[in-house]
Amino acid sequence: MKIKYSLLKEEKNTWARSGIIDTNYGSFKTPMFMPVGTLATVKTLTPEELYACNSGIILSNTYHLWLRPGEDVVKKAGGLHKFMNYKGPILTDSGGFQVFSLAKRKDITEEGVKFKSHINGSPLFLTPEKSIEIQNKLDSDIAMSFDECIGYPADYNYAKQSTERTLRWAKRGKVVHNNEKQALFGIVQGGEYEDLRKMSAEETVKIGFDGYSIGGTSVGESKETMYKMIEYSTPYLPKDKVRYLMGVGEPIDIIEGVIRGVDIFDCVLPTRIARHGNAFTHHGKINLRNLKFKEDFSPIENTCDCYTCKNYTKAYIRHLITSGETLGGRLLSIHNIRFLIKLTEDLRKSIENDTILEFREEFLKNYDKKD
RNA sequence: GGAGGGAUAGCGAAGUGGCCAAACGCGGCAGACUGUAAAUCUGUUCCUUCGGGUUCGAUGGUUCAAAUCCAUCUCCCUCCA
Repeated sequence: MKIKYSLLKEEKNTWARSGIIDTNYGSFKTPMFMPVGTLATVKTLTPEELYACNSGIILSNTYHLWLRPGEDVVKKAGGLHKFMNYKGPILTDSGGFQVFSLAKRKDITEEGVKFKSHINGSPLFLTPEKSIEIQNKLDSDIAMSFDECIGYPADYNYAKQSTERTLRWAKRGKVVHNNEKQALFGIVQGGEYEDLRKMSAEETVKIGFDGYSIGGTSVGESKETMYKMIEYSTPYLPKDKVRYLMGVGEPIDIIEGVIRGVDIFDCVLPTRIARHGNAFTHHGKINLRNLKFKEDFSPIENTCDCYTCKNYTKAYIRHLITSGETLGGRLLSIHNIRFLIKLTEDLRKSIENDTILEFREEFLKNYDKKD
């Protein structure tokens, strides 16, 4: 079967909602945060460590697995789940973001995108059909349409053209999609423009997908603009389908996203900043390299239930990070992922109690008050 | 005892008359990171009340000007006896 989304509760005062997603690899409740495992690994962590964080679903990447090890290797291994030994659901991004992030001189045409391999510079050509074909072979639970992620700020005419092309690409991808067990999501674009977002959402819904995502955010715009982009999109998405805000993962942005009707999020932030020595806390982000933690023998957060906080001190993690020991990044990744997943768990509770606005107020009050 | 070589900021190491408060690396301190070309990148690192002040083993000298030239001294290294 494909994934099935069930709406469980709509929060009384906002667009927030809670739900449950059933997949062939288990069920998880929404809102949910998805850790990113681009190269079929959530950097430095084992699947067991992810389960311990209560991970519902993780994300992997079409472009990167296409280049290495190649989708046929993954298929031979028995699909992505078997290949990486992750027994929960997996979503694969289409490669659209890589066109945006690493192709310097991208040549985007109606047919597809011509660009160069970041590994050896060899010429590559990615099309909507190719992206879906690769994802069919990877056998993830959710495949994403191949889109163009528009930068910010974007010229209106360019944004319009690009958004319309993304719609045509979405149709082409849907036509060739042929994995019965895999869901396919459409992506709303439209830049920062209200009418384009509306048009993109409505037209994407007309094509008909198993879920919808909002793309083209967190590309350099202000938070206010990002929240607007979400507000311009979610009202036009069907209530009985899951909504995914791509690439967003700052705690505050997750809260604002949920309030605007988003169900799932993904972001590299928890694992990347972990490897760079930072931890999320309820009082804001802290940098464990800072001198003030040298003799701080308390956990990152006393209230945190993660493996790291239950067993290690800030002083020890600081020692690991400043010494370049990989365990430091691992321990912080565990904490940060658990922090965001716990945040979505708390948001779920506040939706059930119709208290999400109070939750936000309380969270912001503590988060701004840096120690 | 003889012959060479060397002492530069926390460490290593450039610089051999003015463009030198002194390259660069490391270490230290801080910042950034939002569908991962990221265990990466950026800033900063003598003191300062931001006007300036005091530095290149020590002391004295030459010069308009010295980390750079001269003299003496102290310490370190290599080779020969």
